[in-house]
Amino acid sequence: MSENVVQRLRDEIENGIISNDFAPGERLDEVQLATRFGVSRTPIREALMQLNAIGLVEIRPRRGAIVIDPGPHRIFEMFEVMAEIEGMAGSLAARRLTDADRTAILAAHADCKRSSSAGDSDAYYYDNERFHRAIYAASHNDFLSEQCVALHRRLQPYRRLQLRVRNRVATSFSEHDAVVEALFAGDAERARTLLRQHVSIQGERFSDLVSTLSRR
Amino acid sequence: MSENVVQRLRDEIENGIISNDFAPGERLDEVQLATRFGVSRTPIREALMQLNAIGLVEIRPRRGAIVIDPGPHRIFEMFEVMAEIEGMAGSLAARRLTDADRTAILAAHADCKRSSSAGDSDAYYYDNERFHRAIYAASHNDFLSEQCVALHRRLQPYRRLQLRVRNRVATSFSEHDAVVEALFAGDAERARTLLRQHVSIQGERFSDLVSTLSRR
DNA sequence: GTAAACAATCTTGCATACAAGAATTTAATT
DNA sequence: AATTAAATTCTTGTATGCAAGATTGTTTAC
Repeated sequence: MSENVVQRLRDEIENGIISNDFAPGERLDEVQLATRFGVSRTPIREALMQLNAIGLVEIRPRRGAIVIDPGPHRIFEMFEVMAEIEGMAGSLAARRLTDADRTAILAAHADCKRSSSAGDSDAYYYDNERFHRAIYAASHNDFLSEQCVALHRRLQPYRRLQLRVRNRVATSFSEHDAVVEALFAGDAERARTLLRQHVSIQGERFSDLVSTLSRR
Repeated sequence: MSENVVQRLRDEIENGIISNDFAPGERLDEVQLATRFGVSRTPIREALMQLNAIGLVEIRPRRGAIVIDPGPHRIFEMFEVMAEIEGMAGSLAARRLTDADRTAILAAHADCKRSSSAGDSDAYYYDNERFHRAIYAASHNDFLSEQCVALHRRLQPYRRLQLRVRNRVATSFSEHDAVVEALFAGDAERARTLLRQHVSIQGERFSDLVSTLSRR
């Protein structure tokens, strides 16, 4: 009948967590979810265990699942790692770029320009994601690319908050511009440095994040 | 009695895969595993899904689970990422080292020296792991540390093969020595470079790996 | 003899059932 | 009135049952 119930449930609950529909710390009741999604507890449990493996949910033995609340410090740590592997992807991409990669990056970059100029931060959000994924793909290291996508996804909600900060979209785009230049010049180390800086949240950007977190 | 049946099963099967007890490509039959471990299919299924999430097992819809066979190319990709994040851990460790970190690293390093001199490659294997974990911990980025441990674990079987190569243990130890020096000198970039080179499998080391893989 | 189609069997996917450990409420004692 | 203990209720963890898709084997037709 359906493609795969567990997969669907996993995605639904994951989206619920990412979109803050299920708040951090909230308890995820199995029967409640089961009735809500019109299935039995079995596939719900399997979906929850997958989310546990991803690190979005904590399962305390005999005491149910709760949505993990990373806290500012851990979020900072995740961004620190993201910055580094993103820099790595950029470095590899600069050295391994093919024509197809070039085309994909340019296309996404052009879309970013459009949504940035329009001041549409939601549209920019999606174009930005495409841009970054194009770079991951250009690294020609599938494992790295998968790691980047996964971590990017986990950081999605916080990234989104960041974009709301004044001028962040325009700043982000101009940083992209420099990244593209370095990539196309084949300057691996500059691509790495620029991407690392682009992704990392240092100084006042971290303060912004923390204050936005506590305010919601 | 037992802490958690699913957890136990997950570890057992995971160890079975890592120790090549379950060969890559092998099909993991649910009822077979269930009778073997004296449980029902339900916890087995949950354990398999966790392994699927980790990336050790592939679950094809309605066609059961098989042990993933990464293949030389993917293993190379994983080592490439491992080298980078290991380098990152080293870089952070060099800057954030505490006295406790210093002590832990020195202790593991001393043990490595002992097992290396004794030519005991199995003992060296474990001491080496302690050494690397001490560096991860010294990075004072728990998320990074967890990622390193997880990836290290997944690469475990291939790493072990590497150590069997002639002179590899002695070479490894002398590389550790340089790493320790850079860390204690607070030279972040040198620590990064040394660790990256220490972990990465370039050139002939990759050929060695491939030939060892095909020979087993 | 080979290939295709059909049937029997096996295996997975989800639902339901049952047991055991938490949580909560109520009752009793100080 | 407060605190503790017992009992009830609720929730999770594991087993079992049943239906649908996959696999395998057999038979038949060319």
